[in-house]
Amino acid sequence: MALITPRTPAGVMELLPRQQIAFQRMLDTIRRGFERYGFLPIETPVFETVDVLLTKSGGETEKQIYFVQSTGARQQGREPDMALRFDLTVPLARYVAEHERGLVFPFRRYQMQRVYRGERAQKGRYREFTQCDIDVIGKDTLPLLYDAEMPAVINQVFGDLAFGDFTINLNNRKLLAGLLAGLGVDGAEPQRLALREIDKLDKLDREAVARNLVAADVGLDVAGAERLLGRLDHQAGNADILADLAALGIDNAPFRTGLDELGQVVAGVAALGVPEERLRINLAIARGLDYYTGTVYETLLNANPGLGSVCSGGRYDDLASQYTRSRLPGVGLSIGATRLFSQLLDAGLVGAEDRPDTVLVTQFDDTMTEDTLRVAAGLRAEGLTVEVQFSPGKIARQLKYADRAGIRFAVLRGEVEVARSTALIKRMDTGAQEEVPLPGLAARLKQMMG
RNA sequence: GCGGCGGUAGCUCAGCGGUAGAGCCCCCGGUUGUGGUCCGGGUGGUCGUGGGUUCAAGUCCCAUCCGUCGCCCCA
Repeated sequence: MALITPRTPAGVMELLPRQQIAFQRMLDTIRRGFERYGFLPIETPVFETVDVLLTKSGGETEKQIYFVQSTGARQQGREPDMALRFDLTVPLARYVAEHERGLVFPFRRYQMQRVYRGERAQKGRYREFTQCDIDVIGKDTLPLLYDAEMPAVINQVFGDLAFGDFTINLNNRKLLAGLLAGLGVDGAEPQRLALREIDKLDKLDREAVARNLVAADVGLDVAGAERLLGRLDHQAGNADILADLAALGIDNAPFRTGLDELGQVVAGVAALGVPEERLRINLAIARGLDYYTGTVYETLLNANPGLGSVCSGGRYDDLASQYTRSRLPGVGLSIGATRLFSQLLDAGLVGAEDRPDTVLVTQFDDTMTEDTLRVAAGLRAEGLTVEVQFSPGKIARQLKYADRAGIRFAVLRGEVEVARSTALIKRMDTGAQEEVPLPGLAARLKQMMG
């Protein structure tokens, strides 16, 4: 019989069990962080109706959407009326609009689910991936202090994740628009083009970016481009940046409002106890954060800036204007868990996890079956996680199983131990063994597990 | 959607006209109740697919599919 080559479609992350444990541990940590700030869980379906899903997207996004269709509809040649979600924000908007009367505002929700993008898979670019989102949605208004709370959550979560030190980059789109306008880049489209070039500051040197800016025809000459980049690529402390901006003499409404907002957010973040060095005003970030209207965030791991932003977010004026006439401003952020994890895996910062709280009860031979089961049941009754390998006569094989399965404790009990009413505990990491009385077995194991 | 590079064992790859290889992984063994090291043995490939050139094709040519990286866009 011809075999079909077993392989996953491109652009998905599939893990071995011990890596999956590490991934789940990461998700658990994120979830705990979200919950500590009072965010409530919701889940939405993997697919939405096409009319809901396509409201926000232009033709560009539509190409990246997977459509879902029943066999019957397909056979009848009908157009698909459902599609897989490509982010969690559009489903959130639909959810809030649909359940508006049942929700308490400001509505604080977290959502950790998979999303789908029909684009060409690349390293770190998945077609199926898990996003971990939090958002706060206000009714009519949402105070600016919520914008300051987001970095505090990032600080909590990435502190708990312990992937090394990190920096939360902060900017404000109003301020940026006002600044660009004040320095000669006026209008939405020129600004969008300019931002695309500015975003490459981390890849290209400043002169190259300046050349590209001039070439992009956004209204800048060489001197103007360099002056602009000098402003954006500001390396000073937050207070100095704010002071410098205020002293620029630019006087348009977006600039004034944005600067004021940015100052308030910086002060709020500090008051929430986020260490000063973790928050950095970075006027050059904004790309990919197009639908945000005020505060924007991007988080980088200091030791691995090449990973790019591991957590992005921002403020938007009106979440669900396509679905309801209520005005629902919000602020949120998103952790791309799949990309983050796969990159940490590549960087060797995470890997196969042991199962330090699992015990393997070995079976010496087939005369010991009942005894083995009793010991295992006794340990489970004490709250321990217990596995049994039914392979009589092959202790070596059972220990090898434990070793490879990441199990750190084995219990051995043969004739000698039965006669003495004891059992052996073997630590798989050191190989050390100790004999303990059977009644104290569970207690001793718990003690060894710490 | 556009461009670069590449498809040989589960994985990483060598072989570049003359009978398919290595390392790792996996399985078994190295007698009595002990894993990770070591030693020995073993499983596993129509060399992506289809044509063509040749006495002879993983090896050269063409097409095609798939993968991968970059562009676009984005987590």
